[in-house]
Amino acid sequence: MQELTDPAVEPSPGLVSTAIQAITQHIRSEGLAPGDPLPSEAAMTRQLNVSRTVVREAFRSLSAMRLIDMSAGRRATVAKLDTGAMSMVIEHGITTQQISVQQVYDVRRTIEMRTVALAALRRTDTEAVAIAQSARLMRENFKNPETVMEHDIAFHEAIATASHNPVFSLIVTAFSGVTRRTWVIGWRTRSSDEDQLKMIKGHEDIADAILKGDPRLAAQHMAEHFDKSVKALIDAGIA
Amino acid sequence: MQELTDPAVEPSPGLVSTAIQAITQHIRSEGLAPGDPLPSEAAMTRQLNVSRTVVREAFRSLSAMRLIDMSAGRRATVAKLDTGAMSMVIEHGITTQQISVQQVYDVRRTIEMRTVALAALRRTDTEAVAIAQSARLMRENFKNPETVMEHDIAFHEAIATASHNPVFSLIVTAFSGVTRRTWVIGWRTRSSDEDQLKMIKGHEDIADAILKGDPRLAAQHMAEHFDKSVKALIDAGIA
DNA sequence: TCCAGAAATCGGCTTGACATATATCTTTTG
DNA sequence: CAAAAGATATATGTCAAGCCGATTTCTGGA
Repeated sequence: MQELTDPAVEPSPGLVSTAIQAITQHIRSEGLAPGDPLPSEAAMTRQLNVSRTVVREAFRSLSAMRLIDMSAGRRATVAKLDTGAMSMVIEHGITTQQISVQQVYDVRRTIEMRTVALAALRRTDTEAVAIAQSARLMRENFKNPETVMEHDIAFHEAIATASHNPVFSLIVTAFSGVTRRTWVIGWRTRSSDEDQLKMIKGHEDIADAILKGDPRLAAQHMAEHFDKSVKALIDAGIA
Repeated sequence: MQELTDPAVEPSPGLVSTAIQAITQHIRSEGLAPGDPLPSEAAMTRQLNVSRTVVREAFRSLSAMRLIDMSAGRRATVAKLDTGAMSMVIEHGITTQQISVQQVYDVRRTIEMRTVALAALRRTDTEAVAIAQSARLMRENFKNPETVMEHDIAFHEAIATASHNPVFSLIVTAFSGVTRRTWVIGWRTRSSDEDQLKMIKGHEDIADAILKGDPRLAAQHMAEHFDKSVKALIDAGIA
């Protein structure tokens, strides 16, 4: 008999999973930081005593989750925190109808009422300007929905950044994909220019509150903004 | 020349990425639901006109993110919503020191103040019982930290479930891994039995508020619980 | 000393083959 | 005729060897 690997007590989780664990374990035990290089595929192949195919699938999987960066000729490196995987999970939940757009909005509202309050307390001047600028660009381009949307998304992500908690940024950004798919629908329900400008005004109010450093006011405006957005989606018949 | 796929205007994001997109696109366009089978690797190989290796790496990647389920002999199937990928992202952020435990706790606090309020409003009787039971099991096993911890985690996940918003469940569960790594530290700072029982009492208060259907009270108890937990971690010197 | 070119390394992708798990069809049998 | 048993096709899991192009490293010469 030749069971060098394990006693095969249980149905083995597969060589690839093992390899993935070995790699993440390596990052942990070596205390690697973003940018640090990982062992080459060949090295891993020797260490784990499996084929390069298996090692490659493991690296690929981690790359797909954006935990590592890969590129031809170079060794893989530890990646900076990225939304990649989270967005895909959320998107998957939406497209397979396991979660609804409204449920996402409820989570966003919960989180962004916090990020906006933190932003009001912690924002640097530069960040405050960036937030205000996104709001301004929304107004300036309000005849071009696509552009307004992108600045809207940037606005919310800028607030998350100003909260100085990357976990919030991660989650907010992960939801951006969903926003891109539903935003226009909400915009269309605000039929008149007046309604649309009112919505943009809401963003400016938020930006002002952050600039003033008033967390309560900021959170209040954010809450109103979300309530109106959700109402717009419901009016549009988004289940 | 034979550029059937694309004009290759830009440096190509790699065949695997393309394959991943093709698969997710397939799920979307066919409106597949969890459990539905995907095309076989061979079929995908033909459709995309690439080697099986490439297709396999794509499937593997999606499997690692738990967007699909794979097993030998069977075709891959669309997966139910799962925390897999999110947990790995969070863990990665922690181990590479891109996010701190405190930052995670701030996010948890934000989210769980909402889940607990929603749970108080929407919980079924069965869910209320499950939550109370977890709290009870914490008390009954309070001499065994490991067991207390597992029931503590189950407690918070049960509340998320009772919120009836799977996105909240997803996020809360994704944080469980981090909790498992730091929980004991917090527990140790509550040196006396009295302190430890007081912490358990906090959980029972939350469970009671949910049972009574009082969202305000539930949220208040949850806030206190988190404030104490964070304080315990800070006392223990967790940066 | 510095730099250009050769050589080694590394990931991207392909082909082919074999093992094993599962599903499907076919035949045999009660 | 129906159910069980066996054969066959299909599917994934893993390995092996190799070629290409990108990148790094080594090395020898100006």
